[in-house]
Amino acid sequence: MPELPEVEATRQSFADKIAGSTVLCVRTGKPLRWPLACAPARLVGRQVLGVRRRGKYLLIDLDQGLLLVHLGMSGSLGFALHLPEPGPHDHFQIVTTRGTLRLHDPRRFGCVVYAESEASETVRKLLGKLGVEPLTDDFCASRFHAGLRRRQTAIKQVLLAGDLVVGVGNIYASEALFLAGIRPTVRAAKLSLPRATRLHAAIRDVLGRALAGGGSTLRNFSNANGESGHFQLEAMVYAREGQPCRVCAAPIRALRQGQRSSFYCPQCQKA
DNA sequence: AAAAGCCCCTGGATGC
DNA sequence: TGCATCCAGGGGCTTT
Repeated sequence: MPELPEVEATRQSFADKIAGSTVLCVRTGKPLRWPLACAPARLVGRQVLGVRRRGKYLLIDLDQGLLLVHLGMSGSLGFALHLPEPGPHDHFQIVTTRGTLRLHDPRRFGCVVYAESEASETVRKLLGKLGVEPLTDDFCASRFHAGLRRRQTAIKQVLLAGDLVVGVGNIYASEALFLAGIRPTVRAAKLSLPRATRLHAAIRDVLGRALAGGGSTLRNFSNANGESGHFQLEAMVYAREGQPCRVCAAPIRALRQGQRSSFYCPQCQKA
């Protein structure tokens, strides 16, 4: 599940396999976060050109239109030549000439939305305010710092908001802030250029390593082939309240920010 | 424009 | 064992 590394690992696990296929039939389950926005039958016969990612959205390009897929909190995709009978939490699937793609999402915070084109209102609404991709060269430290200086709220919240930089979810936000030695409550605007630069590097480091590990999250995750990440990335602070810091042994602390939990080491992240 | 809250939904863990 | 409560990796929308 889904921060950027998991979404990207999911994309990589089925993009090449589904590309070039033709949609044979579509099945929908319970309603997801947003309606599909077209009659499922209209997708039949369309060709799948490829799969891209923007932030935590997957974009499945069709020869006419595209599907925006978001995994929400509990979603995962499966892709195989044959999948077992759909279960009660399988809420969308397309059978193609190369295999079946299925969204499994118990909490149904995820979505599959059809858009006529990338210029459509739907795409603009969902992707229009997304920030820069952290693993590309567009993510540069000085521009990151400049963006932070305009924000008066806590740095952790700015990372999660996704309008400055995308893909950093609740786990990796805490982890990146730890690596950078920055307390999650610090006002974004107060970060110096050197500290913002450290954070910039920490974000790339933690996301990059997680992706290299196959979307190794700290909990359960499996890509569209049902393979789990390597779990090579162990959390330094996330969900470790009261446990000793792996660097200095001070007890890790937890707090709530914007209805989400944050974790930090009071010793390694003094400010 | 930016920030803060609210809410969507189900399942698993915990506590009584 | 049964039931209530709390918590969960996201993010769009509304209100301030």
